[in-house]
Amino acid sequence: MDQRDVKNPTLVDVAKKAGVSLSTAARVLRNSDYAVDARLKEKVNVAAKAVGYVPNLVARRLRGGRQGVVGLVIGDMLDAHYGMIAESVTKRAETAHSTFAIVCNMQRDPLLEIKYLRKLLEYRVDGIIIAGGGFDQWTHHGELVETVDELKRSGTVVVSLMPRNIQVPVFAADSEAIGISKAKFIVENGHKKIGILLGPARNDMTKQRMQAMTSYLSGHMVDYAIANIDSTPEAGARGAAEMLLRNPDFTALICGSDAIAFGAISHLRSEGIEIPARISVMGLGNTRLATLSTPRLTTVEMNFHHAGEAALDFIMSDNASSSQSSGEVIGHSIVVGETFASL
Amino acid sequence: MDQRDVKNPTLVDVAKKAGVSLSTAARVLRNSDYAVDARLKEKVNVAAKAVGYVPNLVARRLRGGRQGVVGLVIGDMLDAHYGMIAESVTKRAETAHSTFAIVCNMQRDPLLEIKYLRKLLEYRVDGIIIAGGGFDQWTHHGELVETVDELKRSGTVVVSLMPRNIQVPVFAADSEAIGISKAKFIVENGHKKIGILLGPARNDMTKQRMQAMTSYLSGHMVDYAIANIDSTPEAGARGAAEMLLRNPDFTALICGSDAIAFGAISHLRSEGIEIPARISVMGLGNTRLATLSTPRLTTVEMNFHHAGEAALDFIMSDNASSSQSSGEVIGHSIVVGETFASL
DNA sequence: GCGGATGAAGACAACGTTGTCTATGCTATT
DNA sequence: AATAGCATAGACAACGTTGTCTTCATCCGC
Repeated sequence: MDQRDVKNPTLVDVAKKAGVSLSTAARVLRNSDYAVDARLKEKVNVAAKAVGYVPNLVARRLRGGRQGVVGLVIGDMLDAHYGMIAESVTKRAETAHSTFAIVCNMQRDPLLEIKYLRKLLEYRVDGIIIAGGGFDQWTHHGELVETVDELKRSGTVVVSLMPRNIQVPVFAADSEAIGISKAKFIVENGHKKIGILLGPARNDMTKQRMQAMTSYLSGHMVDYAIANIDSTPEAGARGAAEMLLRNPDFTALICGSDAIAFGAISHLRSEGIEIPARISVMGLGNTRLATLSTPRLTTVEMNFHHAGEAALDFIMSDNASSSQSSGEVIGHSIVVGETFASL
Repeated sequence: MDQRDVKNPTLVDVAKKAGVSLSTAARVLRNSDYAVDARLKEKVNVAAKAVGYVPNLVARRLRGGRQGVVGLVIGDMLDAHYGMIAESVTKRAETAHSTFAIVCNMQRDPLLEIKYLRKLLEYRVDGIIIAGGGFDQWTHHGELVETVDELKRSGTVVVSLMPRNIQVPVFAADSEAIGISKAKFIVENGHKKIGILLGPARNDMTKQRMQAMTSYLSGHMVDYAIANIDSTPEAGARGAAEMLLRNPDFTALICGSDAIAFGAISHLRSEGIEIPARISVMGLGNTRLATLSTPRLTTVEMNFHHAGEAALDFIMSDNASSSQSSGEVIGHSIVVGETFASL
């Protein structure tokens, strides 16, 4: 009877087939630097192929040590912003670290976020990238902090892609700096009366951007009206409509996300308003929506790809758990599209 | 000294703290239906909380049996089509099966798809949902078949969300039926001369839809011109431009995906062509792009959500590995938007 | 030719859990 | 009152791997 008949061949089966000990087979197939006689090595390799041996990562992981599984918690898989993050992290995991990323979609629900974190703890992942900011309700922030502490205590490396008032390294752009960059851009282009459509005010990043932006604008005699809305195209369209009523002669609309800007542009165009001739529009994030918009959206590149990669690289670095790193400030830059005009 | 100091407390620590045997602690914390004295139960629960016990899913998984981890291989995370699938599967995994889904992004690369499948095999996941169709190059189909066979042999339940000439249950819409539905819709609305922009011809589903559609159209005296392009908005825009040159008087543009349709609409509108007054446009998939398009796209709902859920439910069903099921044909329906007019 | 040094292969415990088997104490039955 | 029967708790092997320890043989120098 052929050994091939074994359902899920293990090292023991390989060793038996090759006529060597378990240890020897293990050493060969693990590519350990341990010295093994070339003849035996060959025999083991042949036997492994013959029985169809596939290493069991679960057993390896139980045995101990880093085994290359990280968790990624994202806010909303269908939001281009988080999609980019998920893409960059999973890609980097595969190409640079031959690692798996378990993607958890928290569906904009803070409670689900905590549930996923606990599950990832049970799963003993090597590290976790939290990219669930933007939907904080602050109703469960205490629980979140507690869960993160528990994770850190157990030796899991936790990082965040947004500043969220949790004690972990953060890989994110500087919200204040972005606020100022946008405000400067507005002033430099001569706009004096603008509308601002931001995401929910409960979000820390939004608040920081808003404060930096408005204080700069005030200092440069720019009139502005602000509305806080959901960060979706639909809300953006409604927001633009209301802004037109409330503040009819603004010349630029500054949006807190590309999604909002996209919706706003759709609405403005359907009202026959020319962009950017009559109203300039600016987004944030340089997501896929910026490219999909016609005309192409003027927006701010936030380097989500770089942030995701940097976060993963940090987790995978050998000294991550002992490191006192506070993360990295990710740079941003204005992407000039076709939706912004000088006055 | 408090037991709390233990880094990663195990059942042994809990048992020690509670003054019971390992087995008893295990039985309590696993919620086994095994009878345990209420007093001991209480003691164990208290001890578990005191030491901060968290079950180790890796050990559980090694021990054997289904443990709730499935793999999902998707074609392109940033494509709305696959995004919907990823969303529905991860959501269903969490809500209905308290399961993890490892999302693998094959980045439109057939070789990477195989690499991921092998890695999922090493990981001994309970099941795998392959949603990587659409990018088949056929250059590596043999390897794919071999890998899938290996997976099945090892006891992994494999299903596909697209028909791909691999011997696994398929949960997908009937491509021929969709082709006919679309063709019928065109005929019923009185169009006589149309343009067709489909995805890459190497794709089986595309081919089936195309054949069914064209044969129906021919049978109803409808003139058509076909182009096969990439399934992206950018390609859709270029495709529409070429179609205008090649076939200037068509009255409807039938697209093989919402992405193509979105790009086509953008281009047509920027050329000053009124939609649907001058040209009607139809997409496929009813993805987020259909909603984002202005005017709202007329398209075909393919129930990706239902397909993903059905596939996952199948994997999680107890008899999945022994079942001879061939999957499920997912229904489709035309979604009437604002981009299609009757002549 | 013998002792020590070197190199390669085998034995074995451990990772944390679970199911089975065994041991024990208790109740119920004749 | 003795034993069968039952309920409950503990002991233990197993899952597949890896690192360490041990064993064994070979080779070299004296």
